[in-house]
Amino acid sequence: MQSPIDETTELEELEEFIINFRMRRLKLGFSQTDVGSALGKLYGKALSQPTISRFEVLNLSYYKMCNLQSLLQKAFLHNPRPTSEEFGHLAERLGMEKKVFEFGFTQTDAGLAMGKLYANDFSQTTVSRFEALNLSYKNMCKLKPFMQKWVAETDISLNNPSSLSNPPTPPKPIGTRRKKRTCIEGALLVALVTAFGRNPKPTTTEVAIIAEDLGIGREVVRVWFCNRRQKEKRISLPSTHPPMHQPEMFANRIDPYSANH
DNA sequence: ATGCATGAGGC
DNA sequence: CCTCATGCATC
Repeated sequence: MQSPIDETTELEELEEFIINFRMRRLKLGFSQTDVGSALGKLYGKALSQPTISRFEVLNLSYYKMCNLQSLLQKAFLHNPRPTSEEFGHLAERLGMEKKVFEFGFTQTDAGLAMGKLYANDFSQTTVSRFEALNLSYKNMCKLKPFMQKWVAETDISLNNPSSLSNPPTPPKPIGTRRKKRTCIEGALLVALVTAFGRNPKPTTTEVAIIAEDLGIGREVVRVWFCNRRQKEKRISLPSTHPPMHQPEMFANRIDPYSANH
């Protein structure tokens, strides 16, 4: 029902774009939340995100990293999110002071940029899933234009700081309270997974039976199956590993550990 | 980064 | 009720 060939080609394109997207985000020192916010006003959604901590690590040195060529790029691809300690090692190897990295793009700089962010839009969740290709193909194709727009805008603002538009205050449409998240683990989870294996699309009646057997709400079971089915449709990436493509320019890794064997 | 939840749209 | 896009909350 799908067009494997076209889709494969397009997917490669998409992956390439996403890698560049991610690099840019990191280079600018923006967190996923920042991007989500900056993308905003298109939908005018509200969001809040506890990802600020990540922000520090990210912005503290990529700016400099990007100014240092291949060696750093290799390092970047090998490990896009080094810890402060790893930065120390890297700086050492390059004969540089760690603080040179740290202050290439300061929190102040980044904070300044952040202060000019537009209204909110996509959440950190969405940006994260987008970068990890952890969404349906269709969904990512839809999101791509927005991400692209962000890339274009940050491109301009890099050379012209004052061009960043200002910010209509983001509305906070608090409304109905959300149900407390149910925790499904252990035997319960096993039981559901097993049931799912037997039949991924249980009828209302079957759901009721499962719910009763497990002693949990029917709605919880129903939603669990829905989410599970949806999960199966995501593309997802073996993200614990390096990027999928290995342009020859980045073919040589600098990982000291892997060189030994 | 990801699990459970919500809501829109479709049948 | 389902699928889908999304995100709050939490790991």
